[in-house]
Amino acid sequence: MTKELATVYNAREVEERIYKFWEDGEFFKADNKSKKPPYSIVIPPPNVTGVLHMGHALDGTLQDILVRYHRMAGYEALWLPGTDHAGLATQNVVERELAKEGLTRHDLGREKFIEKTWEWANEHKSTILNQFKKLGASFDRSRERFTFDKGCSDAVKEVFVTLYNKGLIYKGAYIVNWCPRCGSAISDIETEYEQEAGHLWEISYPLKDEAGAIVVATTRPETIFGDVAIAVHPSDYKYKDLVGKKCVMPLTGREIPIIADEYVDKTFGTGAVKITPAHDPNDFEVGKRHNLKPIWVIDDKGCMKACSEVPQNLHGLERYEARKETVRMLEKQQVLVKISAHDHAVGKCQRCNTTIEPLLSEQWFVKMEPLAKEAIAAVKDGRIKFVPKRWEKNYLMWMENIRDWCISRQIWWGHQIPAYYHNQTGEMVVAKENPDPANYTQDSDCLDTWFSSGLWPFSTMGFPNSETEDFKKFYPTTTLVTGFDIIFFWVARMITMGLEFTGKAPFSTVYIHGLIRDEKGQKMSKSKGNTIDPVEIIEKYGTDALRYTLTSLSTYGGQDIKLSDERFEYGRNFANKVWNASRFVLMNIENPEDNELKNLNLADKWILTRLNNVAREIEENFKNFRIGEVAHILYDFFWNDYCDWYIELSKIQKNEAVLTYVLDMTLRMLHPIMPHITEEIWQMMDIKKEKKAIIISDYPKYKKEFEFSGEETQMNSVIEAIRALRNLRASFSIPATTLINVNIIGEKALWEDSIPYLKRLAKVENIEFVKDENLDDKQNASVVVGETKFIVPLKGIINIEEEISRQQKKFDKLEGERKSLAGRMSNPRFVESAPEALVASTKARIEEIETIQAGIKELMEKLR
RNA sequence: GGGCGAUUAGCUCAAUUGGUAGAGCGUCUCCCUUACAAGGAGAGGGUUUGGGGUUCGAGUCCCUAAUCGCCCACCA
Repeated sequence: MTKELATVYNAREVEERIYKFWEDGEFFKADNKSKKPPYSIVIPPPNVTGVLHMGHALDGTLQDILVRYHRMAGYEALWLPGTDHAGLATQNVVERELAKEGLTRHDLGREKFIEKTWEWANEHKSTILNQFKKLGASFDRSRERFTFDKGCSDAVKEVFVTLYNKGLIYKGAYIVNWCPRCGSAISDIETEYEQEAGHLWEISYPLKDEAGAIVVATTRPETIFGDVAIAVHPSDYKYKDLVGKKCVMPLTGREIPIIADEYVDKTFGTGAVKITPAHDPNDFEVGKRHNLKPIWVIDDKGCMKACSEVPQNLHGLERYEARKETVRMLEKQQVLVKISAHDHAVGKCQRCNTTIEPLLSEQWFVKMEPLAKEAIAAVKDGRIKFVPKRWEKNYLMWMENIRDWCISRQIWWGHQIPAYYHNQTGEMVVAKENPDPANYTQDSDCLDTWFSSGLWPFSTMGFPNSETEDFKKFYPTTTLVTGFDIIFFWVARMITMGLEFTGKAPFSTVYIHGLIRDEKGQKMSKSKGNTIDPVEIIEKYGTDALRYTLTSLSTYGGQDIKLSDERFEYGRNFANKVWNASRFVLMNIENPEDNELKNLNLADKWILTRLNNVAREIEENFKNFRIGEVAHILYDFFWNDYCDWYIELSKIQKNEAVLTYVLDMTLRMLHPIMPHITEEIWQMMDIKKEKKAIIISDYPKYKKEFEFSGEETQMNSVIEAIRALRNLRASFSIPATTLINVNIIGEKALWEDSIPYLKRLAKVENIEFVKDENLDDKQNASVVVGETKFIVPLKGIINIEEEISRQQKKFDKLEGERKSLAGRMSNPRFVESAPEALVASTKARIEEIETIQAGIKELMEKLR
């Protein structure tokens, strides 16, 4: 009945086979007709542009742990997988591919381009989800979804039309963040600001019909041609008399008014600012307040427009070139008063890092404020809670200052906006389908990709049909697991949309984890070349090692995780330990079927009590999302209690049933974190099983009958005694081959049963219980454990003279160091001029040496 | 300008409501004792960033200073 296993755990061989075993057994499939309570998670759909990275590995591992734990703990667990079409991001990637052939999407035309992008997407969809399989993801592939599939697209249309009809989606001309490279508007949160060194140019505008001029400061002189006014602060005495007058623009000679507006900061620059409503969000507001008509001077490619306001020589010129040229022209006209260096934040496109051009254009928006109300309430009243809680504040602050969401993108890959225009009259109809394809043309814009992601928890469950079995069973979902970087992009929108369209919060807990960073704490990115590829780690260390390491590193506070390749040795070593301990058990069990826990001795009761405590602690920690703590508890228990002590004790006295039972239970508890190795071992155990796989076995629970607190205490004392005796051996340099004798002064009944343990583990030949007065030999060392004293006669065991001279040598060597250091310290020049830290450390070292020397002296005293 | 986080052993990080500061790696000593050298038995290493305060008791709570990082807003 005994089994032989390889001495080193072969992760690669085992993991692939075990994953297939689960797939074949359909253990990941959730049953929407089950009577069990539901537990559901929808995956944050990875973009079809990418491959698996460490962030996914962490995110996926944590989700899988939660799903596996709940599956074992009696829930009907669903982890729904899928991918995101990632509109702009994917379009950019495919365009880059085309560029290699010297083509643009316009060369292909819209239809062909979308076709090609579909090909790309289909290919990458399975790539990334197959990589998740390598992680051991127990998601239900039969429910796999894609944000651009029919169901999700229907949901998008339904939501768009409904919001439009409620007046919560509108179309209008506003300043948006325009990416000239992508050729599309992007939303505020897709714009990332970077501090850049720039200049502040001060330009003089002569007054009309009188002497004098007004000087304005600008960082963007090329926008001068779009000026429609000069603004000053109404209470600025410097300019009091100029308000209402006109000035003449340099270069073009156009006349513009000088106006007063609260927006102007009197203390910045010259206190006068040029107003360019078509190319600056603040100026746009000012323009609206003063009824000034915007003038477009930069086009959607970031080039100067060929219009009458722009001098001919600048027509079509790229904006930075135009800036240089404009400055030259201003210099020539001698209206450039001053140039100073000026750092300012410049908006960049999140997708391609191109500098954003604020541009007045016609776009679609979602009116967020009315929708945000309920989304704020849901978090405030606890329908949704964030773990850790501090992210709630972050979320609420953003929601309470929410701005309208620009949802239209001038791209081809995405959900085309369901608005149709009459070919002759231009009349607009917003509807799920084209009312009359012969006479109506659909809006050419697509939706922001996050619009469809925002519907993910319910678009995947059958919405708009809320009567599907999945929707009824698994919506709302239970937990959402994600990084803090997409709280605004995604979490906030799901909450908003979920509440609006289903009346329910789409999940009750948002579990936020940290981000993965490199050794130096920097964000991992391909361009920096500092990425660690999870697939490579899996091949080198194994999936369970990767999972264990990441889990143990994830803390309750959701701190970012700094990684290096070597850190995964931690998990690999633990996996190997699990493997080898199991190997020992399997090799030493003769009657695996006999699982009756009887004839329990001290050690048995101790390990069962420990196991029991662990089960309780784990349940508690799972409840609080302290998953890293679960990992640590299991590591400690398995390694320090089960392996270091219980297995060693079992070599002296064995209770097969307990040995197997504890292994069985520990494997189950460990399974969510290290699924493959635990399943593999469990399958090899010939014990009685209530289920055919550990993945669907019952998760261990606290059991009152396994609480043996008296025995636990006593066993801890035995352990303490063994440790103390080992310690004593080490300090007297007693070789392992030399057995010692021990005299015990204490209660015999308390220790009698443990004598075999003491003998074997502390390498003791003879143990005797004695009375105090029997001891008069000075060459004894003693250790005290509670009320009991363990006396070890050293005479004859160690060569006292040899030991004394060994100690003396140690002492002398330290004395040499001490004298040299003390000499340095007694030199006043050293103390004065040496670095403070060096003086301090020198002093500390002297004290340290003195302490050690005192200890040696005491020891030698005793030996004499 | 507003907010948040971090500062603990040489390194990377833990430490549930305030209750003896821990782990992994690294270092030092000994050991291939037939589950495991990816291992075993020991050791050393900390005024928890500085300064105040509350408390019987503070890494933990309050105030304050410094350094690093992140988010938001503004930036003509």
